[in-house]
Amino acid sequence: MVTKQLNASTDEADLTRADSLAREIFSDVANKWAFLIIESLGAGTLRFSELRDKVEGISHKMLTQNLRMLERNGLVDRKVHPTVPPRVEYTLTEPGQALRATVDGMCDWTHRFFGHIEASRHRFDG
Amino acid sequence: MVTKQLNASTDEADLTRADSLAREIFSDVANKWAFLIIESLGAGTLRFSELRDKVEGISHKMLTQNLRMLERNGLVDRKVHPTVPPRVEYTLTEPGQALRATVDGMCDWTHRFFGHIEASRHRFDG
DNA sequence: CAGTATCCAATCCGATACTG
DNA sequence: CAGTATCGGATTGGATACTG
Repeated sequence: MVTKQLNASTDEADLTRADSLAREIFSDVANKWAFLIIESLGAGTLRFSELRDKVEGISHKMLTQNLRMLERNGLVDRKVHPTVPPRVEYTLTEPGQALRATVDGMCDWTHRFFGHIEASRHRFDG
Repeated sequence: MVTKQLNASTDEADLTRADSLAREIFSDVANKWAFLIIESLGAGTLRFSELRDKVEGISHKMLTQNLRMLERNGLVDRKVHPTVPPRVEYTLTEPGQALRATVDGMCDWTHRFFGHIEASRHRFDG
């Protein structure tokens, strides 16, 4: 389980609660859109529309939905400028930046084993 | 995009193809069940039923589905022992092991920022 | 034991329309 | 511009039954 090393509490019930919460966080964040958004925000602050352009293929709806989720979990900071038309900027927080390292790692992994994976798919499919 | 550093080819069409393939791999693998399976296989080889017990909450169907996907992408090796009843063992390949480092990173991240995230959620929900 | 196939509910997600 | 709400089709995923 994700929290097997989280042993601050010795209370059984608390451990279970913490466990399910950790699992929830994990399930929230471990999805492709969240990862691609985090990757895009890595370079710095972006507006909603800039993000939509940068994360190719994402729909308006998925972008808002995932941004809310990331904001709720404290990975991105949402700053609204009270201008007209409104300007909303998204920035990675410290936890968000920390997770970016992981996401970067996965991108590197994709490049590194690209050929290997492609070959494996051919073998499997044929 | 995920493959922005993948520049072995100078051909535009190939780059596009590689890009979409990289995105496909990324989308395949960046999901919670795949991550939890990889994490579970980190300690070593496991049978199908052992995996189902270890990855709590996963259904029979999701486990087979994700194992096939991981096998296709060359992250896990599937070894069938022709006994009766059958014995099937799953092991991480080199690319699988490499990705495990990334997944481990995410687990560490969850523990490290657990309190931060919990607090952020409270702030957001209230 | 491991795996496939099927059914059906839950959810995901895109398109569209509407608001401040 | 950024966001919410809604609808309906597509996909996901669990439960169950069946096979070698």
